[in-house]
Amino acid sequence: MSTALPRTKRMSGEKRKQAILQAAAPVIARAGFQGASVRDIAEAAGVSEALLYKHFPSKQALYDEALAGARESSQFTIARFATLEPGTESFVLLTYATVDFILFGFPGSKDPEQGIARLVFQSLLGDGSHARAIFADTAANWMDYVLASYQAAIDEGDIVELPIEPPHRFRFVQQLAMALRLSHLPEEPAFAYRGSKRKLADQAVLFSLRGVGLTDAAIKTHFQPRKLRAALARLFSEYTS
Amino acid sequence: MSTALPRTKRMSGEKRKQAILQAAAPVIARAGFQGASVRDIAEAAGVSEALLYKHFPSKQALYDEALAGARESSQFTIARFATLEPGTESFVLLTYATVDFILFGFPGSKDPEQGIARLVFQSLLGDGSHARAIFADTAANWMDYVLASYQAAIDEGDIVELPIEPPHRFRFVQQLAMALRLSHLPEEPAFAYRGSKRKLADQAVLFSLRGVGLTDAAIKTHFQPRKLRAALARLFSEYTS
DNA sequence: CAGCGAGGTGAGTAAACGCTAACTTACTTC
DNA sequence: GAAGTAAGTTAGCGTTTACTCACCTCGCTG
Repeated sequence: MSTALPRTKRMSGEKRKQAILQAAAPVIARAGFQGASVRDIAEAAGVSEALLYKHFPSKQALYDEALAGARESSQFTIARFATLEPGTESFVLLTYATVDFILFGFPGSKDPEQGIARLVFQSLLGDGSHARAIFADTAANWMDYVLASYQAAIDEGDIVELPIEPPHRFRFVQQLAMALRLSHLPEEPAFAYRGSKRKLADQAVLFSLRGVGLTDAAIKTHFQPRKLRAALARLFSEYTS
Repeated sequence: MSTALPRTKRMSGEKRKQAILQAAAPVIARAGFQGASVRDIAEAAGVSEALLYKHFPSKQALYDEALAGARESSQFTIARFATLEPGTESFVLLTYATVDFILFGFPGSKDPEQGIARLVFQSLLGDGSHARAIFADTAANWMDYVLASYQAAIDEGDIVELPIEPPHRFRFVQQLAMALRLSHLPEEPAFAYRGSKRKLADQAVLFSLRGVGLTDAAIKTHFQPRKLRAALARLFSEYTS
């Protein structure tokens, strides 16, 4: 079940703090802030409750730091896309990656059971501050690449004119993927459907590409799931070991 | 803030039970199962904890019943659409209504602060059983109408061929709307954007219509938000008093 | 009008909660 | 090797939690 760490030897302050945070995140992700007791977290981290309070003034502070830490873990991924030259092809790939990463996890993420997603949704049921921060982060990181390749796709004549603000287009893609992720959080998905989750994701990408304004001709040429997956695998080959 | 009912006079068993359930729902919706204490719920219902336990064997049972009750509240709405004759026009209206109702609440729903949405999302962070039940309910109610009008739209030549299973198409619309709703649960939305929420919803409908496969010509003819809102208002005029 | 059952409550229970004081242990420093 | 300190624990604080029990109070009906 949960990784209840055995009591380990002495550790320097900062190292211990990080170890606690890393152990706390999945516990909180699973049970929520209210559901995860300090005892649970301490046990998962393999330390006493008292030590935990040496590092964090309160449970709330621990929670905040754990979420802030989780936030940083999906930042570096996007840099990989900088190597692509903007165009319809890269735009489709970016769209595919958006859905893929949200639904199946970011490449190289050591997030064991994709607790970050749970934390985001829990935040949205609360004051939403952490979710807002994460959204802002990813927007800041992705938007440049996406808008660039989107503009390139327009220049190639592959985008239909629609009265949708460009940023909204990609937000809708992201939001759809998030909802699908949320619907798959329980062991049994929230809605029953035929076929694999992979196939569902592919169809969601297709839905998104058309929703975003791609012409049917461009979709026909560029939307080839197998090739797109291969391209992604190539881009992130170092993580797939 | 919360409606803390005053202790009322004697009441018959079943009536009291319903009153408790009705008072419990928003409290649980706001704070979650773990966050809402039995004391809180009892106070909100204007009764003692002991009486509460006369009606429900445990907190969990109360929770389950409260959610099961909330489930029934959005059933009748759809019957209104039976009066429309299938076609591209009614298909667009149904799509618009899906997004509108999820984002702004069902017409005639007395759900004060749209607690049902919160309950659904909370369920998804748990075992998802309640969310699954609600999804199954709405699917059973809506799918017939939607598929009928969708087929009519195909017959009118307004739908582009896409390798997306028809049920998925409408699920994606629903899922997108749900994600937007979730992102708007906190006071401040999870992502910042220009313009009103209404405008965002309209653009989401447009995105959805294209994603679902509607031809650009059909979109141009049928997607007129003002007219669609008027049509909805007409259909549900009895609730808008 | 006695009695009785259903509606309703105050005062608890044991366990779990967040948190802390007081202590021990291990490592560094000169 | 004594002193100093950071790392770590034990035991328990006061409170809240879900839940229970003994009791009260009506409105009814034989």
